[in-house]
Amino acid sequence: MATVSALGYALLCALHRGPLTGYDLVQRMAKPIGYYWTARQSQIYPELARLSAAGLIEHDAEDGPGPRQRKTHRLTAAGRETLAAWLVEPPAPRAPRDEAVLKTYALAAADPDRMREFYLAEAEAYQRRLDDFRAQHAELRSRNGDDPAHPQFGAYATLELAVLSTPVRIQWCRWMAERMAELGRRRAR
Amino acid sequence: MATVSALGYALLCALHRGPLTGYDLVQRMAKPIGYYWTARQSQIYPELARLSAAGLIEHDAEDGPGPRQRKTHRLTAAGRETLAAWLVEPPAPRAPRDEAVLKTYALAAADPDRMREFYLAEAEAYQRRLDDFRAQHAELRSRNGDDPAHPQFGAYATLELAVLSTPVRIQWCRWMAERMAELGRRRAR
DNA sequence: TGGGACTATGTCAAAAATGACATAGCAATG
DNA sequence: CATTGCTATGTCATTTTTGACATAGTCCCA
Repeated sequence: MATVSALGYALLCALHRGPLTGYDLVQRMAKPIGYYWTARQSQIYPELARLSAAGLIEHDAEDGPGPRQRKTHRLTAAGRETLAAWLVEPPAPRAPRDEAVLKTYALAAADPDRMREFYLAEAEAYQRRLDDFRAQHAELRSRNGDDPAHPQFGAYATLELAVLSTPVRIQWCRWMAERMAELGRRRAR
Repeated sequence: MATVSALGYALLCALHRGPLTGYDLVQRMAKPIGYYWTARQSQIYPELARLSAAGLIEHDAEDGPGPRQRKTHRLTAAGRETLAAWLVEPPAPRAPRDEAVLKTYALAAADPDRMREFYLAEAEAYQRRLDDFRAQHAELRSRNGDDPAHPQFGAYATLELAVLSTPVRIQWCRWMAERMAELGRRRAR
């Protein structure tokens, strides 16, 4: 049994609803799946070759725009089984690398007024993302994506989490901005 | 100006409140800072050497337990300045790699009953982490860490976010488990 | 008709991260 | 008195990820 990397599983996940080209996968790793798992094309193409060698995906080819052939990849029966087995396994606890929180830990080393601006900018950035999430969430719901039996329910559920958790983050950023303002006023006296 | 990696800044952050040995940093990257930034010792020791070469940290040495000297690292004035300048800069948007959410995207490829167990296990794991967060949060508050002027306020603020956002995650996991149960019942009919 | 964006596939070097190995004193536990 | 765990520092090979380069057809807009 060939061992599959996390990236490999991410590609199998992306392919679970139907065939896609490498280019399609690059797009998905940027936008919908990219919210919780990303990869560059320089990772994706070699990984597709590995999955293919392991017999988990297959493709057919036709003439494409560039000098190479356009390949449409799909899961094999083995790929679908491997994916299904992995899905139900408890995830290995991963490191959540959050730069804004890291900066918060050391915030005493920076100027409170500058940090206040930092948190306000963060809040705005998350607000824009939230608007995006809400739009997609509503769009999917209008097409019955909120039905657990609907093939898009998985995508809907990831947006549900985004729509629930992003406001908490915004709230925290605003709270931080308030604390920094308070500290600035106290320092000024 | 030597460019500093994200890991380098993480170490500068960890050192902002006072000198630490490499071993101390390894511990911090596992427990308090590790909740939002992690690194293994095999990364930390070489990075300390780089920061030292760049003049951002310095150390004094005494005889230690093993065959090598024990070194206590602290920020230099240049290190403190570099850190302060970095803190107020808006973070480069990072990929949040969340395996459980990735699995959710492809959940249609798995058995609903097994997925229900998956989300219940996730909820429990997050509940345990929340208990831990709440204990540390309360502990810091009891020592005035909730005062923005207190040197520990940065650490307190990171826990504040954890205490706010983890319940949302647990709620979502339970909601997912419910959806999976519903789907299982429907499939059974 | 020229320039830019989009489709599409890949390679390469470099940097970052992981997991395992290596060394050694000191303290506690059984 | 042997084993285990903790302090403490480092190396090494391998894997993963990043960022840049390379190629080429089509479509759209000015």
